[in-house]
Amino acid sequence: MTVRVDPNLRMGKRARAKEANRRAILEAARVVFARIGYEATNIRDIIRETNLASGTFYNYFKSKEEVFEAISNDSVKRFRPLLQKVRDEAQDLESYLYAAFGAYFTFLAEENDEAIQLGTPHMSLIGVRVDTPEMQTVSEEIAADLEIALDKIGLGHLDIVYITAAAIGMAREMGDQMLKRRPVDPEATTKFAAKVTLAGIEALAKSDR
Amino acid sequence: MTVRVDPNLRMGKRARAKEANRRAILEAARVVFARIGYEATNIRDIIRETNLASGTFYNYFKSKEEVFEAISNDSVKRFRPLLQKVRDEAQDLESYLYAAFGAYFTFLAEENDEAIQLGTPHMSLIGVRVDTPEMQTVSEEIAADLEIALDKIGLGHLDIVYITAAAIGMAREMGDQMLKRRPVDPEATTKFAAKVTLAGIEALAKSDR
DNA sequence: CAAAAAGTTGACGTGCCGTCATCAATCTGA
DNA sequence: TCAGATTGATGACGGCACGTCAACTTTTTG
Repeated sequence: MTVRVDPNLRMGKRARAKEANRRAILEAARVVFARIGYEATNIRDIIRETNLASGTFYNYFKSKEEVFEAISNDSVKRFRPLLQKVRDEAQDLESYLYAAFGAYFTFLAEENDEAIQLGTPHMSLIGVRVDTPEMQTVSEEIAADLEIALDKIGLGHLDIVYITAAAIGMAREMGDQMLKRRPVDPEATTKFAAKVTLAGIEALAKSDR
Repeated sequence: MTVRVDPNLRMGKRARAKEANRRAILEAARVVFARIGYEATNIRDIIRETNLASGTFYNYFKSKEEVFEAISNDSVKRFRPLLQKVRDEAQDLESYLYAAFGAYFTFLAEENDEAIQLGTPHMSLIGVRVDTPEMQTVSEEIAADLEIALDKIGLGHLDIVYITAAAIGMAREMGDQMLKRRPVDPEATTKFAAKVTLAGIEALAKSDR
């Protein structure tokens, strides 16, 4: 008789427990941050929400900040493949902008879906915004994408860094607003942001010529 | 003989001491945040930087977060009159956008001037971003201004909240980038942001018609 | 000038911090 | 299969920052 092995059993018991603990801490942190706010939360609050001992926390994270970063990075990690797909499939600047904003706003809506249903404050509105290196990387990827797309149409001389900053700033701030609306409508938000960005780039191109 | 009274002497000794203490705490906080970072700073660090006793801190602020808010609000308080002037003098949407972005980027550059000279990290890059009620108010003022300006040219039906969010998002993110560049060039940044926003609004108007 | 009010001070009890010696569970390899 | 080695969880502990408060000093009031 052949035995099918659950991939999770591939790892030893030890490794699985480690992953489970890490996950438990992150999940507990999510819950507590939402319940009493990030600033008010201390490490004991987080660990009390799990059934681990206080010392165990430090086997996984150095601080509350590091937990927050890990949560953010998890999001970024899930988002990057979506952006990769956008990059691979986009034909030109316009389609890239629509697809990229679309990916972001849709992702944001989905990430916050549960919180939206419950009416609890969502992560992005918890009141803290950290810029992790992971996020920096995504910025740079977008800048590189834009550079390629702009080069193709002879606009490589535009200020890519500022254009990227403008697009990301729009996405962030509009994303927050989007989450406050009912129903949450990523498509409309996408059209709006993409139109503005595209028109902005065209205007820059015209005045720079 | 008439006696000219220094306005600062108008208040009793007590009231002057209070203001001085408050200021001392805020200034100390600025220094310490810049030196060791916001997260790492604790209340004792701040008051050790003054020559007040630990208990005195609590006569002025409840927490480190409240100090940070007060610092932010001080900035906002200084910025609002500038925006008021912009509002009073702007003739139309275009002049409003140029003046408003100009006011913001210039203000940001000046606020961070000292830090830029010293090469120390500036407040806005300390890594935390809080949205205080004061800032919310400024958002709403800008939204109201835009609504008036857009109404005048028959574009009152556009999504003012999203336009405001887009403009503010651009300003924030581009502002951060601006501060990283040498020389810091608020004028160029202003032109860039105003052009993009204006073209964006025109594009929205066209597609919505 | 004396009584009242305001405000500062730093010592104190409390609770969170991060560490670490101990122990239990898992893994290794013979 | 088992014994020794390794990994990692545990929670008690010393240290430190927290926020409070009774005592004290300075200013204001009448």
